[in-house]
Amino acid sequence: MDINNGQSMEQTILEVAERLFLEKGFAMTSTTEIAKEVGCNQALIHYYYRTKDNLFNVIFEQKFQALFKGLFEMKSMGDLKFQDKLRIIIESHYDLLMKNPKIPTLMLNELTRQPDQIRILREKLRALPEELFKELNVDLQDEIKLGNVREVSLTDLLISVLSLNVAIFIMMPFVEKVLQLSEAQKEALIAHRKAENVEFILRSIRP
Amino acid sequence: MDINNGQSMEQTILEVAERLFLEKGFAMTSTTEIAKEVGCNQALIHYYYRTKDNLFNVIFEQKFQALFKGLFEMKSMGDLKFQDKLRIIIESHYDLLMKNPKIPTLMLNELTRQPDQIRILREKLRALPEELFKELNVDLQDEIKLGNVREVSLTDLLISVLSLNVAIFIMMPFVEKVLQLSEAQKEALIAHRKAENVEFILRSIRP
Amino acid sequence: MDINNGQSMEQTILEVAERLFLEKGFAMTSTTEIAKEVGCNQALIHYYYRTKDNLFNVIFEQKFQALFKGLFEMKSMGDLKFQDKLRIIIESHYDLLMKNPKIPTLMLNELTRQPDQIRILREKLRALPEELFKELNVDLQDEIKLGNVREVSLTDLLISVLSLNVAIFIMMPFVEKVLQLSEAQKEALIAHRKAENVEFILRSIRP
Amino acid sequence: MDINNGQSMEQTILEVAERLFLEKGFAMTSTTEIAKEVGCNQALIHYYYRTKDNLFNVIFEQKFQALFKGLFEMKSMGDLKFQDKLRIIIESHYDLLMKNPKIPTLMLNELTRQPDQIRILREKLRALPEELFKELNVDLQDEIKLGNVREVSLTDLLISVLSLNVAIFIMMPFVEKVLQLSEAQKEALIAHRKAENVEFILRSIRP
DNA sequence: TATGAATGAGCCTTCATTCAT
DNA sequence: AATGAATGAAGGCTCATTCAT
Repeated sequence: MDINNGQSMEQTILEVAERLFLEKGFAMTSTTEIAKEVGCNQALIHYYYRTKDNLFNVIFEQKFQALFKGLFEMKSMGDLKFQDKLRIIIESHYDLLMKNPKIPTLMLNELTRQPDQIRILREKLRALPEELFKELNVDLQDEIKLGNVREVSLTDLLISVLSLNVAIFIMMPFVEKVLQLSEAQKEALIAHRKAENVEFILRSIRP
Repeated sequence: MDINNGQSMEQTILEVAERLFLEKGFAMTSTTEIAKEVGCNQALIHYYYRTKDNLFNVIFEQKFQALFKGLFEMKSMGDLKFQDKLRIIIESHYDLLMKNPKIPTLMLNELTRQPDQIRILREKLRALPEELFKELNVDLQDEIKLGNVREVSLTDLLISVLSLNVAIFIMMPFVEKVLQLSEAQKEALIAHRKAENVEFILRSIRP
Repeated sequence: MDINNGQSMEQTILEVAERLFLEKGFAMTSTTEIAKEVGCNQALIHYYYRTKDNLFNVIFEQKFQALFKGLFEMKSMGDLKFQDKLRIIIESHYDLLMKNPKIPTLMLNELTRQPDQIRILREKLRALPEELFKELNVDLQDEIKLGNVREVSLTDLLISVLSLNVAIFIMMPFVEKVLQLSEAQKEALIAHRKAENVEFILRSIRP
Repeated sequence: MDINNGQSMEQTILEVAERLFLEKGFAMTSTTEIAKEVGCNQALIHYYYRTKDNLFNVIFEQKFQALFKGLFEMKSMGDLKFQDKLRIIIESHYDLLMKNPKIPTLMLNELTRQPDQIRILREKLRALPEELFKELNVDLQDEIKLGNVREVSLTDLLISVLSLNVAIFIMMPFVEKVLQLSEAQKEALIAHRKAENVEFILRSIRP
């Protein structure tokens, strides 16, 4: 009975489903399988979450929140130099992904599956801290004028950051297998790329 | 007969299946649906391709070939400067992706689905032109020694190239919808990022 | 509800399946057909028995048990004469087959179908009461030495018993139709052959 | 091209089909499989034999002929003693089965499948040499009157012969595996049972 | 809260068969 | 004589879902 350490079935289902959805994708994960791993009846999943779709959405929502929370919460970083702010952003973003390495893949898979989710994504992105962007943009333009940074748009800069950071985690499952990396090697690579990405971006914006 | 523009059913199936697999993923695409769009009996799909899995693999293989063909064919670029060689590689790779924009997503989705495919991937990658890499590496080390390029490994450099190039195409379906881009805007963005990626990379390796 | 006389669906499926497998063989009986006769959804069959193969195996196992139970339970028959023991064995075996007349055919059909089942058969046969055989053999050798029984191996003797007894039931479905026997005639024939087989065997072992 | 040693496809199909039907039964053998082993197109089977059912019937008919030919051809054996005639019949029948060991199983399986075949069986049996039976019966009655043979009907006697002879071949595929006999051992057993059956029968009819 | 029973829909696959060539 | 293409039907099986308890 205490298999779940006193956790409610409702919660256990959520956790098991999350793991399975991440491991195998939505379509390849059956409620039967979830139930089996949870150790409950198949019907219970529907009792709590009504449909498989809804169960997924609940999880997706949660993960989504977790992913963007860090970004949403970024506040002004005051008097720091633009380059230092950028460094912090890159590293924060990367750290966020390190804590949730499978989310990018999950999002890719499931936005493909449920194009409607994109609407939600759009709304979420609107909630990103606009002020931060403005502040950053001002800083960027200043640095450009001062000749400390090359001519580049903030958008392009952030796309590059996103690309470099996210791509690592999306590709990792395959890189890991193709190169047959040990767990330690894999973690070393991930850690190394964090520094590398920062280095890369900062150097790339020099005039 | 002319439904397929004179094409053979065998080929039409391939094309319809490719489109549907890309749009909806493997698991969410049924052979029934493929048959309906092709305008043939569902059994015909199995007549030509035996199993749904095999049908996918045929497509995967084709796309895979297309994707890597360009890279495999890259030959020594003679006396060009390292930076120029690098530029050519980035642009060639990007052009390749422009011609096959959905392949990265396809590969991600389906390597997740069939982890065994990774073995094939590994073998394919072994066939990459090793000499080119050696040549590039020699050039890179030379430039580093000459102080024209910062200390960086070829591997890290190529990971960055791959990340920047591929990430655009992976994210584009969503960016497109989230930002509600017109087709023209989308193409402009893609074209712009090509130049931007080259710029980023080349600047990032300066000492 | 009373379609099944209050029986559970699970049990009804078993009975209908058994009848159909016997009448038409495994391959020619579809789960759809079973479901139709049971009066339930086809999926229910898989709900209870997972696969058609497994459903058959459950039935096979049951019948197998029924068939061999009698033989397994045969204990030493103490001080009876060898001939009397033999008579009891022949009759017991025959009675067993009379109660389960279709089992031999079932076993033949399906051992052909699933050669792996033979492994199970072998293990089951190992569980036959070895002591009884030893006792019978001792008795047989004694009788042979005494000149009351001709030189014959217990194995050959039992093969003959098995052949005579089983063959009747295997052939009966056809004999019945070829000779167009009434039910009464058929039963008379079966009863008659019981006596005949005993007679036949006992006479055949005289010196 | 000479794969079939110049045999016509028509004939080759027949032979392959026969083997497969015998090995795996009608339902478990597909025309696709036959075609593959023959090395021809699937349609060719239908070109020559119209339907799978018909193909089977052609083979069944042939085998049936082969099986009963020996019996049909048995002629009066003149002045031989009844016991000697009986011995000859038992041995001939057994020899016939040795040449076509799988036919009994085939017939059992397929009479179950196609109960209509039984009609044909009945007609065939009518063609059995009635005179021979009459002659045998006369001889038997004479021997009984003379006290050389116990009171027994010719029918019962022949059923016992049929049972003993046929049962061996029906059971052999399983006996072979259960006892894990080598090919040599198997043949030895078959040869041994021939003598044993004769012995059994002849002894069993003594008064 | 939790479950066993039951179902309808759909999926992949196989098969025997037909037909034009 | 022989074949490739194409099909309708059926089969086994899985799945998400519902419902009475």
